[in-house]
Amino acid sequence: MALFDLAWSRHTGGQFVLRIEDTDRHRLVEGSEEQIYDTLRWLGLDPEESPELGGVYGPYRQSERLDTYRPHVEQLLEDGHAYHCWCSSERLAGMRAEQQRTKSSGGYDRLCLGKSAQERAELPGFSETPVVRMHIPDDVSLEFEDLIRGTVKAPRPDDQVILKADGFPTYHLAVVVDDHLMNITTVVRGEEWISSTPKHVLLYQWLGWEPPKFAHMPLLRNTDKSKISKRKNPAARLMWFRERGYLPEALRNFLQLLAYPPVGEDDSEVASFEEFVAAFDWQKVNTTGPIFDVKKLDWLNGHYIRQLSGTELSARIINFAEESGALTDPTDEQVALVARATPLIQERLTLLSEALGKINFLIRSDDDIEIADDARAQLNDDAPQVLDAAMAALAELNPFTAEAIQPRLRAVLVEGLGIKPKFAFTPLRVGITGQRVSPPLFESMEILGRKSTLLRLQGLADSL
RNA sequence: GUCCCCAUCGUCUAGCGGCCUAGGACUCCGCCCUUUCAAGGCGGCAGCGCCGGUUCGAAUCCGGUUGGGGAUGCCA
Repeated sequence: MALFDLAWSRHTGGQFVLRIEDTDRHRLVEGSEEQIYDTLRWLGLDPEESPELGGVYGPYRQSERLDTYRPHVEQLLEDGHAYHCWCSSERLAGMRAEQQRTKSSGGYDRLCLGKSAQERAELPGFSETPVVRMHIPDDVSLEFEDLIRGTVKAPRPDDQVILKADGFPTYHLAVVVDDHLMNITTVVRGEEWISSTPKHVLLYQWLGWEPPKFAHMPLLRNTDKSKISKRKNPAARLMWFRERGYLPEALRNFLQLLAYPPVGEDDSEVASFEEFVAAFDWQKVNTTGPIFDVKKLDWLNGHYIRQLSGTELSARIINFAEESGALTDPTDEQVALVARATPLIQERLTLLSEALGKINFLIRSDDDIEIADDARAQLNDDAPQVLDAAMAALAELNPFTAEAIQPRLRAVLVEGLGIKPKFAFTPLRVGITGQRVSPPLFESMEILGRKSTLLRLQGLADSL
């Protein structure tokens, strides 16, 4: 949502405002506000105004704006557009259960409408502290214009509560008051709000304000097609992707693709945020709720990793390793090693989190190389012979570089011993890395150096 | 239940009446390249939910139906 908000505000030269809608004190979660800031910052979607940054329309936390809402509630009450309701939650629950049972259409039954506290107190299901409800007129307009969908119909609203018993406004009142006071021109929100929009339009009317434009985005869905939830899908917490080793630019591109057709060169699906902003048009936003396909994100992530410069990628690998705790306080040698090894693994990476595992054999000490079972199983009977010949050739090779190692080993093993390359190099790979698959062999040897290379080859030869 | 939204390959989509025997991307499967694995190149499998109508002509327009989603809270 924020992505499209920002794209639109950039496209039109507007401001991107972040407001925290924390009007439900029962659902307050420690740290969730921080998580929002962290996520936006990570994705590079920085707001112009927010609770952190402040701004001329502050405060930007609804819990700090209680005094702002009160006079408007008073006005609605005075104008007869709203009324007090003393119904207890027990009574309301019972009423709904009854409606459910008789399959009659829902909505508050207006028991309190037109009654004073004293009159209402005589009836059952009375609660001391009243709430304030909207008095929805019979001729309420059920249509509105949506930037994405055009003319949209919505269900007939209930007598919605706008001020709760604890003095907090509900979302419906708060969003209207704040959007007006903060000069919001465009409301971008999820499809789930379509059915509430008539209430909001009504409030604008009653308060004598010009309503903003609305854009209702499709809802992201779980693999089972239900509305995305943190319960069912860890990916609903965007920082999960950071923890998994995804690049923010890849996730941004992916998110964009979920709700918007390709905008890149030749309609490429890989497109920068700038390209997205330049092409932005509400009418092109998709109306169907997409399902997260992580496979495509993986591909995008690999693509973005390959586009990074070597130094940039190794910096990100180090950074990720530190954040994930895989590497604490890396030494200069470790950093240098990662930098040298990065080109070997760059095009083999899907996630940043895979990097250290792929070059682990370079980091470990020579006597700490364990030969994996499936790697050992690859070895042929001629492995000892191959290892001996390779060690002899490498012992006196100068310089000890990949460019020199490759032709030398080729000459000795492939041409000299007459062994096919595939089988000639396997024992070396197993000895050097302990693995069946690895980054390029000769470059690895170069990084490792002659001493370690020979030590490891000898180690494998001894174990045969 | 009621109301609202939506409907093209497994997934993300292009398509806005003839250019569509439906195009692209991801996945998957072959082949090429190759010291393994990747990356890259080439090729392949796979889709307009269904029924009516409008029209010379429908993936595209209309109606219905089915399916999915959302709302129906002193949640947002």
